[in-house]
Amino acid sequence: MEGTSQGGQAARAPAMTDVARLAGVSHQTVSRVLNGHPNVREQTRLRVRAAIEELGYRPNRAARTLVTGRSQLLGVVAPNSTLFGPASLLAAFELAAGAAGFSVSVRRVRVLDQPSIAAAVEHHRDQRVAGIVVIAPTASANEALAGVPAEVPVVTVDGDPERSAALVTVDQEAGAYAATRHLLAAGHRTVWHVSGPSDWLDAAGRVRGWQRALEEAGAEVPPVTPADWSAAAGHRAGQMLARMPEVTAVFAANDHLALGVLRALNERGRPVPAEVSVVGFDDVPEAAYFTPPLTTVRPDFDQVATETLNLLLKRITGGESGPVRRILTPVLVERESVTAPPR
Amino acid sequence: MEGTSQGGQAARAPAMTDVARLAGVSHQTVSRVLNGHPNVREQTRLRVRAAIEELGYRPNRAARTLVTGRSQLLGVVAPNSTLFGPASLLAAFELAAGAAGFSVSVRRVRVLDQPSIAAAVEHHRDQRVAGIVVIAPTASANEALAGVPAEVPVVTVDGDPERSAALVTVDQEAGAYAATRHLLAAGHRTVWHVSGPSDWLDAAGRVRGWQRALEEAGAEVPPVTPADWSAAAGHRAGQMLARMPEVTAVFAANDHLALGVLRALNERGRPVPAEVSVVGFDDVPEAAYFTPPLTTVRPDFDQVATETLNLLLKRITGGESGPVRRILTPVLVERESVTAPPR
DNA sequence: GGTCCGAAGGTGAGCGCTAACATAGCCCAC
DNA sequence: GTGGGCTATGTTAGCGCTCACCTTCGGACC
Repeated sequence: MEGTSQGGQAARAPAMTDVARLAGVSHQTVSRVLNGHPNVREQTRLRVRAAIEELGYRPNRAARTLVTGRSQLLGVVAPNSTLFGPASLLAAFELAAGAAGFSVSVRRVRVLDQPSIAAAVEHHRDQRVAGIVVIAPTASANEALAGVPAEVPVVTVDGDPERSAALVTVDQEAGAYAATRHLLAAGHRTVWHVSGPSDWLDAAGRVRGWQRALEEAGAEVPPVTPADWSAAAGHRAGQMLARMPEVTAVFAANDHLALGVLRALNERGRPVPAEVSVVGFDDVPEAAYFTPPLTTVRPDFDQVATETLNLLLKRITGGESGPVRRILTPVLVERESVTAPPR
Repeated sequence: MEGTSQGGQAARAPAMTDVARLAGVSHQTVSRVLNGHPNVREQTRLRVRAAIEELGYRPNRAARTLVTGRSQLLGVVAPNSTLFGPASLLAAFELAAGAAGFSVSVRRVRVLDQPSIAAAVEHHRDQRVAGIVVIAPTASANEALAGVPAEVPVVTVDGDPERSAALVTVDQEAGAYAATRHLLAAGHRTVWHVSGPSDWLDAAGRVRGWQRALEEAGAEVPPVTPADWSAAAGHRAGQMLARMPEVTAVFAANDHLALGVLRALNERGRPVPAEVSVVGFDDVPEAAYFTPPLTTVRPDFDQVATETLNLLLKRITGGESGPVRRILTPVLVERESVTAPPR
């Protein structure tokens, strides 16, 4: 055992110069190979690749970020919830971004108010993220976006079409309209609505669609039953509605609310759909196994995620910056919770 | 308008030297203030702070990462699912990490096999993350962890207690044991089990707990009904069980399976709990509104998240590296889906 | 009054990479 | 055969920070 240098050192990870030395080229050529530049001879490229392999070299992203001012990181600002919509959206986005070679840094905000969102966005900017996605389902969250400099690529999901420069969202109004029409078409004179939290844009859109459908049909517009997104709130709302004999059709702003409504109706001996028809929104995977299986409205969250990523990448690279919006229409999924009203 | 320098430039973001110049100190002193070093006069500190404020200076994390070799980023490897457990865990972890001043980079893996997990871990290492959390609910996912060098702080969640160096998990076996005991205590002669996917450690643990409870009670151990985690699979399993008159008690490996079972029993005219009692696992927020409200087992995902963060931070800073494990015991939540068997 | 010490702050190098420019070699046209 | 324009590669200068080391200065102590 000779006392060579390989002994005690903490074996610093190999850097570009190490690869260069082994391959007998300059570090710049290594950089060119790594970044797929043209003007590198095939033979050289192979030599560099081999050296990279041999040393187990991995480029240091921090160094690259420092010099370019841009990281391969995408920032996401998301509400601290496990609601099905945001959760599936996030998972799909993370998967798609990963496939596109980006990492996703998620910042959760406890409340969706202006300062919290702004702070989360600033945090991402500190990290030199390449772009930011803001899941901004409330009006106040959208206000926070006004303060972001235009050179930062931002895409809003579930945001305010009136405000955001780039936006991907589900057409809540169309979904609610379809749900309400469906109930009306089954013969109900009107449809009651259990809504989501009033400061959520999604909830507001669903109220609008419901109301428009009723008005167009010349049906009475009953008062909205306010709730949050939980089954518990749906249950409370359902207990009210179950007491009123004239209620024969309910459109709940999401499936969990609908579940609570279903439960309350069941408890009060009002069978669904025989006496009361119910429609939800979201099509959570369990909706088909509710009692009865729930007719609901399905947004395509995967598509929202991929559209969001595409839009963001376009802004990052192309610098396209017009007020683009992608609004995806959800589809009605018919199951067994809707039928004609009792005669 | 004098032709001064403030005109056309793209206004490079202020760096440490800019702050230093304005405050009349060296860049090093600015660094000391930023990092809370001692040996800075209060007056100087204030001057620097003011300069930072005035310029709107924000430190460049990439530069810091480059020189220190460590970022303020935590990497998470998570399965591509919207299952309630992982989703709540992730949300809680992101929130807690954010509060501790860390960003969280999430890498989703489509399948939980060895190469996928290994690739995701490597990806995080490329980013020089300070630590990594691996949500590794399958045996093969755990194998991938063997290849990770010991100097990288890694904490496993839902991993294999036999393998992982640092681990936080829920005591699946204890939860399943409690659920099964509860059914037995209600008077059932035995309990049938609808299990999760067999390669999931969680599922295996629940099978063990169920089996142990039966064996200890001297009850017959019926064959496991295999399923995945979905309500659809629960429904299929339930259709089998509903046909067998001797089935009076079912323990489902999670609440969504239980929902499917409930639905199947209902369809076959076997009322729950009058004829068949059912217990779930997870306590999803909707479980209280199933028909009937579901008795289930509740793990504390928030606590799993905070324990995971604490453990990870301890490894990052302290370098503590023994095979620490935190195993949290879930609690049984009694509702209305369990009663004595029909006589 | 000299010595030592610690507090407060400065200086210079370098982390690993990319961008911009410089250079060498080659082929082709005239 | 010489200039021009390629292509392939090297050289140099930072990006914005932290680390290791150095300097200065004001006392405490004998």
